[in-house]
Amino acid sequence: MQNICTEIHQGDCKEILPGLATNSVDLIVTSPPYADQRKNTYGGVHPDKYVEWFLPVTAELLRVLKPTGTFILNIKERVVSGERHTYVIDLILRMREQGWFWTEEFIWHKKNCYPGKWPNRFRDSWERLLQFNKNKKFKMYQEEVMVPMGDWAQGRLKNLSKTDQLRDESKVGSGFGKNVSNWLSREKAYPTNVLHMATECNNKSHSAVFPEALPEWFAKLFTAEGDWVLDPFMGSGTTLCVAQRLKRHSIGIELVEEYCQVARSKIAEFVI
Amino acid sequence: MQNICTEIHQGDCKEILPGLATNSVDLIVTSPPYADQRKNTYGGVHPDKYVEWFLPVTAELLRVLKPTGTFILNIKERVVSGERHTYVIDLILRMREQGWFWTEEFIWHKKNCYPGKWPNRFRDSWERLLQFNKNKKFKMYQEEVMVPMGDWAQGRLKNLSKTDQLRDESKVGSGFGKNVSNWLSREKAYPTNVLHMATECNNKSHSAVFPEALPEWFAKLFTAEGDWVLDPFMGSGTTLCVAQRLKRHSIGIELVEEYCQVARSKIAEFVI
DNA sequence: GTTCCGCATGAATCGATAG
DNA sequence: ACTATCGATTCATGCGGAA
Repeated sequence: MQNICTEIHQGDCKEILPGLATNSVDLIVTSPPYADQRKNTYGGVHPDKYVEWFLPVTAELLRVLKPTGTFILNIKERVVSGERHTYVIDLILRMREQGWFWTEEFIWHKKNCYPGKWPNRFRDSWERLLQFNKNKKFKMYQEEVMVPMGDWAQGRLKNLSKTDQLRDESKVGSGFGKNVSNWLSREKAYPTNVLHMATECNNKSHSAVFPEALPEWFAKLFTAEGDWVLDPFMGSGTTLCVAQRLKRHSIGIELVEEYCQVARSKIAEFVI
Repeated sequence: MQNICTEIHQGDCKEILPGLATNSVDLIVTSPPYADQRKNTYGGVHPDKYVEWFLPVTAELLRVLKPTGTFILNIKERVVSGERHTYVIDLILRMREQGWFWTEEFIWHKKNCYPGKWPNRFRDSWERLLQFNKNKKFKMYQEEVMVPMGDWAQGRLKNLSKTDQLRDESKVGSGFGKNVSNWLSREKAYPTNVLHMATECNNKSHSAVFPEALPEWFAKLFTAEGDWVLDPFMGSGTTLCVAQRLKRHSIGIELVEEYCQVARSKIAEFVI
C-alpha cells in the first residue's frame, strides 16, 4: 500500500509557499480569511486592500500548481455600507492578468445558512467557488462525482422489471436494442455547477469554514490517488482530513498555532 | 377599482427610453439578449463589445428609475475559448461608475438547465440576478414574499423535492447535502438570495426567457399595487403579464415586432 | 378520470471542418 | 492564423395521446 504524506506548516503562507517546489501540486482548495472577518485571528484585512493583500499569494500558487492542476477558491464578497463590495470581481480580473484562466464559477448553495433578517436584504445562502487553471487543458475525472438521475428516469425506470432492463442491455450488445435502452440503462447523470451542501455548524471549538463534502467533491473531481492537494489557509484541517481519507498527499499551511494543533489531532485520530 | 396601464413600445430601447419621464419607474426587471446569443432575432453582440453596447441603456435606466426604485438584471456570461468571459463583472464595475449601487446578487438556480457533456466543464445551471439601486435606501416589501409555503415556495419547491431527495439520500457525494425534507416540513418559507426555478420550455411559438415566477417574485418584493414596472427587453411579455395580474402598471419595450404581437395578444387575453 | 409513456425542446459547449 | 458554421453530446420538463 502506498504511503500518504500529510504535511502541516505553521506560519504565514506568504513565507511558507516560496519553499514549495514549482509545478508540484495537483489541486489547491482553500477558503481564505474574508475581508474584515475574523479580526481576532488574522488581523482583518480591509476590503479596499484585500486584493493587494491576496495577489502575492495567488502569484505563488500559480508557480506551485502543476500545469494540469486546478485552483478552487471559496470566497464571497461582504456587504460594505449597503453594497456588495467589488473586491472579489476585482480579484478575478487581477488574477487573469497574473496568468490565471478563470475557467468556471461554481455556486455553493448553503442550505442551512445562518438565520437573520435585515431591512434591505435577505439571508445570504450562497458563496462563490471560483475555478482557476494554468491552461485550458487540465485533469478532470467527471465520472467520480456523478449523481443519480432525476425524476424522469427514477419514476419511469422503476416500473420496468430487472429482467426487462437486462434484456434491453443485452439487446444493445446484439444490435437489437432500441435507442431508448441507452437511456434506460443509465442511472447516473453528470452534476451541474451548483453544489447543494449544508454547512456543518456542530463544531464551535474551531470555525469550520466549509463542510467536508466540499473539498471531497473537488478532490474526487480534479485529482487521482497519490496526487498532491494544497490548502494555504488550512484552518482546522478539513481539506487535509479529506485528502488523507481519499489517499491524496496533502500540504496545509496555517498561521494560527491553535488551529494547527487541532488539525494535527484530527489527522492523528485518522491515522490510528 | 384602479385602472392598470400596460404599455407596449415597439422599437430599440435606446431610442424609446429617452421618451420616458425621469424618476418615474419603481422597478426594472429585464433579461437583455446575452452576448452572441439569439443572432437570428437580435443582432448578436460580441462579448468584447457587450459592455459598451449596454452602458447607454443602463444610463437611461438610471434616469428613469425612481430614487427608491430597484433594477434587477438577469444575465450570465458565456464561455469564450474555454474561459468565462469577464463582460458581466466588467459591466458591474462600469455601472457603479455611472452611479448605480450594486446592492445584491441573487442566484437563479435553473433546475432544467441545458444538457450537454464536455471534457472540462459541467452543465451551467445558474444565472445572475443582479440588483442595482440608485440609493442605499429603497422600497422593499419583504413580508410579501415571506408567505407561508402556499404561494410561491410550495409550487416551485415541491417539484424540486423528488429529485433532490433521491440525490440526497443516495449520498453519492458522501454527505452531499442533508435532508431537504427539513425545508418542506417548515410552514414558513423564509426567502434567501437563491431562487430555485425551472425554465418554462413551453412548446408554443415563442420561447419564454424566464418563468413567470421570477418577475412575480421581484414585483411583489419591490413594488406595491399601482407602482410602475419597466422591462426594456420585453420579449414575449412575461414581465408585463405578471405586472398586470398583480395590478402594477407596466411598460414594455421590444425590438422585434413579432414578439410585440405575442405580448399584445397575451395581455389582451388576460384583460378578457 | 387517473396514470403512464413518447417526444420535442431548450440564453450550452466543444471539436472538427470549411472559407 | 483566425473566424464562421455544424454535428454530437446531454437531461429536466411539460404536453398530449394512450392504456
